[in-house]
Amino acid sequence: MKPDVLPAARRARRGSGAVTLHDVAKLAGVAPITASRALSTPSQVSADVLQKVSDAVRRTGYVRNGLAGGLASARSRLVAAVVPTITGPVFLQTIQALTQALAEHDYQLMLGQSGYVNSREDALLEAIIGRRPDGIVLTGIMHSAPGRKRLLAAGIPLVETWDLTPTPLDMLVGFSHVDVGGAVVDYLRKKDRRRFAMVAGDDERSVRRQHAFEAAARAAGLPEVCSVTVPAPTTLKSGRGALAELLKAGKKFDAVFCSSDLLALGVMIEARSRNIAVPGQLAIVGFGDLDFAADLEPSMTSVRVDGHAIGRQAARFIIDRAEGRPGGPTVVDVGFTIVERESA
Amino acid sequence: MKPDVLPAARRARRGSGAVTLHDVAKLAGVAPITASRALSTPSQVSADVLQKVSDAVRRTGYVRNGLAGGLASARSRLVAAVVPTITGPVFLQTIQALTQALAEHDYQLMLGQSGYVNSREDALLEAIIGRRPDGIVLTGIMHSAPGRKRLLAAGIPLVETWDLTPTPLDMLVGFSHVDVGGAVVDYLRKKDRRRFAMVAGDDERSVRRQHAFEAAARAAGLPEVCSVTVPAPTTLKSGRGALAELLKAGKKFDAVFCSSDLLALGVMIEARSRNIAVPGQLAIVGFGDLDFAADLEPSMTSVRVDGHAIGRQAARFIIDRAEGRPGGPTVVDVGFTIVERESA
DNA sequence: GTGAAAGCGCTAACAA
DNA sequence: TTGTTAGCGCTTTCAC
Repeated sequence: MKPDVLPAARRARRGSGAVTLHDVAKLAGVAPITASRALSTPSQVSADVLQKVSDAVRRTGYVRNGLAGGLASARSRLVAAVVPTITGPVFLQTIQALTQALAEHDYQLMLGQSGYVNSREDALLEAIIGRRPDGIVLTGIMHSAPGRKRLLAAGIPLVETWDLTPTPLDMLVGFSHVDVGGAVVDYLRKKDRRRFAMVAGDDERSVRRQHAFEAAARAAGLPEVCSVTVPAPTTLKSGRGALAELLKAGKKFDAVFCSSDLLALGVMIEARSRNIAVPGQLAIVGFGDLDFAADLEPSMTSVRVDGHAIGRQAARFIIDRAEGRPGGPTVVDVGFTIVERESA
Repeated sequence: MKPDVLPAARRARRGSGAVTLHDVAKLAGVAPITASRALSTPSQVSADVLQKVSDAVRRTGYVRNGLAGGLASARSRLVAAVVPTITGPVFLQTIQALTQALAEHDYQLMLGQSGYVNSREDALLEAIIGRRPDGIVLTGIMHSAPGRKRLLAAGIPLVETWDLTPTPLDMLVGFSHVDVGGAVVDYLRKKDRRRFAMVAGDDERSVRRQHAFEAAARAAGLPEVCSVTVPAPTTLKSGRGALAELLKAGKKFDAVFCSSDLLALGVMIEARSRNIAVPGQLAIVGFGDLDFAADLEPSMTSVRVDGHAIGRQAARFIIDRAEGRPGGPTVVDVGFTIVERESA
């Protein structure tokens, strides 16, 4: 009469105590895999089984463990998004559209902040890759060689956004910042402006717009653009400061292109406080077309980029890839438009 | 001479093909569990082993699979945050501080958008709970009975934020919107204003501030507050519209309290376009103290809430709980301050 | 300090 | 349509 000590009984239970699919299956009187199918591919299961499993789920309050499911299927249904910082209105629409589009397909978003400096980039990438997301969305382009290598090695579908490059790592949805610079020059020339200034944040894409703007002005035979660079993220305050600085330096100009609407608003306010008429003496063009731009006085001319469209397209790219749908194009240029209003 | 078909060879490999901890361990010449310890609790391992494992990691480019780790340890190192929508500047600082504070402790943030209507709430909660996060941060209070029940049942550490309630589900970090209403009334009275208007978004917390503002004015024996409600999320445009509406209705008032800085800016702009002097004829108080408030002309008086502090405290709450640290207080009131500027 | 064994909760693969 | 089996890659428990 030996004590009946089974291995299973000797060992403390490790589990979280939560209801598992096994519990549901047992209650429904089916095999676990059948319960699994009832939940994830109901079409593969008889109406009877579906009913029993649904009941069991309801009665137990079962919620599927996504970690376990992701591990078993090698599909986490997680998508990572990397932004420089979530504060700063530029990428918000993209994040919001992305989150929403993903949620509609039962994917969730993980948020990572890289900061405008690239110090923590490596740690961030490691953290992200470690989650085995089904896709990564970068706001911007991955430039650093180690970063590129790491992402490539991970083999995770990747979407770079808000920019174009001839050498995308994988998928790409954005627009040309160089074209923006050129288009704004054209626009201002049509408005009979000739002496340009630019106030730009020091982040990469702003700088690119700035250089393109300067180059296009030069190419058009206009006077050299007076530029002021301010630190990213840009603020209304730095816009005010930038205009003050330009004026103090004795620069002459009849139009300013700002790398963000916040900067442009700052310039506008500073101009008013100095009794510089907008657009009479000074035309102002912003970038981003934040929703306040239309309702300022004067209303603000701005470059509009459809951030929602970028987010939706990025989601589509990743979901298509994850669902194994054959790839159409992997680069989308969403373009931009200059929204003409009173300020220019 | 039977063909040497081992079970392992009969079956296609399921794995992702990525380097696993087993590969690292083999290369380092130790058992998998030892490699695991070298990575997660290096202090429990000899210097020699540590070295060998580190080398192996470097050579293979190994990245730990967080899904597997989370499943085995029942700790996902994921934290979910729920916001009504990420567009809308109010919660950004909180999200940003939260993300950052979590990242410093090797936790990642999952973002969920509930929308300002509560329709998808249940689906969202299910999706979140399914990830088995180590904590959930709600911007706002969970009111719906099914939601409360579900969260409670999940047993996941929960932080409600940006509000106070006598009946928190778990932890709480916020401030009193009722007190805000009262404080603004006091402030305006000290500025010798007597006839108040309010422009408020129709989200719950704004409404609460509004009612408190109205009640405090009444309690002080002042004339009835004229209120306009606008749909959330609030915009500059609806601020302009609200002032126009108040004036059109022939209301008389010498001060407006707005439930967001964007609304307040709209009111300010509309006032200027009608040649109403601010603060001369009309004092304006905003809410949120967004970073543009200080640099407007006139600069804007606003109620400041330390969104970063809320995010940091929420992170601390959750990490402490996850690391099993004994609980200090579970409710923190971060308060608010009225930042006096020119507009009031 | 190190290791063997046994799962965590789920789903892919195969078989019926 | 349903079930059996064998993992996914890691960490827990227990033993040395």
